[in-house]
Amino acid sequence: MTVTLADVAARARVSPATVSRVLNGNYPVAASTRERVLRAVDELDYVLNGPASSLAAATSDLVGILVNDIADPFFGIMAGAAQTEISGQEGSGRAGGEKLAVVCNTGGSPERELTYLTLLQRQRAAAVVLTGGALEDPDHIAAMAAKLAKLADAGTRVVLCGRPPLPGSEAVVAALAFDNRGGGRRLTEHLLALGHRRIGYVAGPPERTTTRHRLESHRAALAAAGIDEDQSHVTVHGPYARRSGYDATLELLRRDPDLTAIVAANDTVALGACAALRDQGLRIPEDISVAGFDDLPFSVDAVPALTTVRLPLHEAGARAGRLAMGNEAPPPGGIATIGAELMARASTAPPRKG
Amino acid sequence: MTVTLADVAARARVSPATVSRVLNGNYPVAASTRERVLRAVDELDYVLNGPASSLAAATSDLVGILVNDIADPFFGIMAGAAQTEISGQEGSGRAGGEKLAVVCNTGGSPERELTYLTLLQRQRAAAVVLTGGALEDPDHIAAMAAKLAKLADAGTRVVLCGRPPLPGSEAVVAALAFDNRGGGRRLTEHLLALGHRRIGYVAGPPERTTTRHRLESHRAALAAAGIDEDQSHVTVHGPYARRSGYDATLELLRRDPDLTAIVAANDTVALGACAALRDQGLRIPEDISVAGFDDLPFSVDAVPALTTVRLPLHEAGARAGRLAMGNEAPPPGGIATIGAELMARASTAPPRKG
DNA sequence: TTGAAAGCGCTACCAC
DNA sequence: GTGGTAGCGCTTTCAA
Repeated sequence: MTVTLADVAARARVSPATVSRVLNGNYPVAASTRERVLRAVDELDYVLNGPASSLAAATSDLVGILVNDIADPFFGIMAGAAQTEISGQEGSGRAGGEKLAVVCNTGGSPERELTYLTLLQRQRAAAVVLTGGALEDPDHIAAMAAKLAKLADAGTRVVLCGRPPLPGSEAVVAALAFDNRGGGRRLTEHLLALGHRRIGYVAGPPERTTTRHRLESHRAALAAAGIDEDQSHVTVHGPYARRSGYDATLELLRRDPDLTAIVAANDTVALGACAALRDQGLRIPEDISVAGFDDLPFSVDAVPALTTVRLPLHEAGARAGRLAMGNEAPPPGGIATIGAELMARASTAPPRKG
Repeated sequence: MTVTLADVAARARVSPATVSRVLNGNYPVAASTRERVLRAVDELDYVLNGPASSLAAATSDLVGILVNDIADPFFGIMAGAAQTEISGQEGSGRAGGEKLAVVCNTGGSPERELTYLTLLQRQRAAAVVLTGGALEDPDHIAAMAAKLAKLADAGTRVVLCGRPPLPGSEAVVAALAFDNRGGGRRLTEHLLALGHRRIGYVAGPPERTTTRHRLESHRAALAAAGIDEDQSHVTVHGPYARRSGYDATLELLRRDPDLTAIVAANDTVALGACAALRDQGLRIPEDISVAGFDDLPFSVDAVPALTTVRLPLHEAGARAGRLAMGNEAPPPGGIATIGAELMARASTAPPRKG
């Protein structure tokens, strides 16, 4: 019933081998022959059998992009940029040698992360891009390193995007890591320069690299400024979700009503924080300042006074896509740190209290 | 080098056929045999060869979810819900008979939409979910109908989510369409009830079903209220993007500085509109009201006074996922309309002028 | 309940 | 520049 390559060969009066060569375009074929084959393909409305092709060639055109939360534009922007870079290869009209770039949503679950990798391994994926912060659980790190090594072994290119290099895995083509520490430090230094001293911190989920790096650099900046109090009192952890930012902010206010600024783990959380402050009758930035991370497109629409650290998500995603395709040379040592730029919009007004 | 099913069979001292049966679990196998096979699988760290499996079985476990813009949470929420529903099938630890749910970003391009469908057709995808508004270009509709028919022919289940039924394609398992017309009508009626008479409209891109349905129902509501003026003067089209909302709003204000309300094609656009108004020194809702569509989680954080139509994105996505898996009976006629609820937060203050 | 063996549709190697 | 053909690793009858 379904048209096969042999059918095309018969109609074009050539051998199956020749049809294959025409379709893959990586072999010298006489122009007239090519013409005839292509016509037969069109006439028969032939569609290549992917599994058969992958089986014979021992590779597939599937490229998987893993994200922690597909509903968060943070990932959407990176994934979209990567996907464009990967799919945009040959706009040859009729689907030719394109890669099939797809995104897989782990929901932040380590199990699903591994499951997706196994599924991609099954498909003999051409490449895998892992985006966003990683879990720091030792068991999971070991499992990931093993899995990635196996993937690389099977010829799959592995790229990390917005994620620090995985200890114990040299399997990775490249790791593009955001400068979360530098950004976090500059953000806090900025608030300190404005005179803030009592700063609440809404942290991300524990055991995530992004969470830890951002929080540690915040505290380091405080310490460097001579603020040596225990900060655990004004730190609340929670998922990277609006709701979490809302709840955490109420909790922080309960613990210390004299906070003059709140730093949020990311923009989504920051918006939740802003909503909570508004519901408490506090104005931003007159009564209290808020700072975030990521600088998503809508974040400043939401709160013009929001100071954030801008991560070049689009650029990072695009670069990851190119690395996954082998279209760009990996950075020295396979590791690159990507800048995090301070967008200083916070109040220059003095904080409420000393 | 790589472990094959035959290796597992040898180690377990059974035939390849038996290993296959154990792995697919859809055949009676003696418990002790199964045990032995499973042990061999673990010991050898065997991973099924997807392409080989798909070739032999003539089906794959790939499920594609197409979205127009992966950076827009509108799609992220739907896609995430669908993906969860599809992947969550068997949490059997070791990747067993799971489906591989992946999302493909068309970027709103009709060519890429078709390309992705071809790619999925190649892979003999088990199901395809198309989300969001469709393009109304006749050629593209015809091409899509033909493509979907072929997919369905090859055994791929096709589900539309948040997209009206495709004329000329009975190939589709089910179409879940949002009540964009009803929502649009109620939204405008609400503004009219508040006393608004001069209402600007920031429409989506032309030739999209969502754009047309929302705009038509808006105008119908105006007409029903006796407002018969030509609305084209206060309508500006543009992409579903923040920037577009910003620019369009400035243009609308230029055309009619006395507007008392602006309706935006969706929340993303609405936020751009709000930013433009703010930059013009207008307060919302005191000086001018803004309304939108979708009711994304952050939209109200951004602008508490924003009236929107809430579309049950999560619910729709989950249902689409179930339909794609064959885990839910299709609605009568294969078509279901999903409610669009008015979230009436708009100003009850009288509009600026008559 | 298990085994033997015939393909699934394509690629790639080796001739010509 | 083109054809012949041996597998790729698995599923699935058909027998036993």
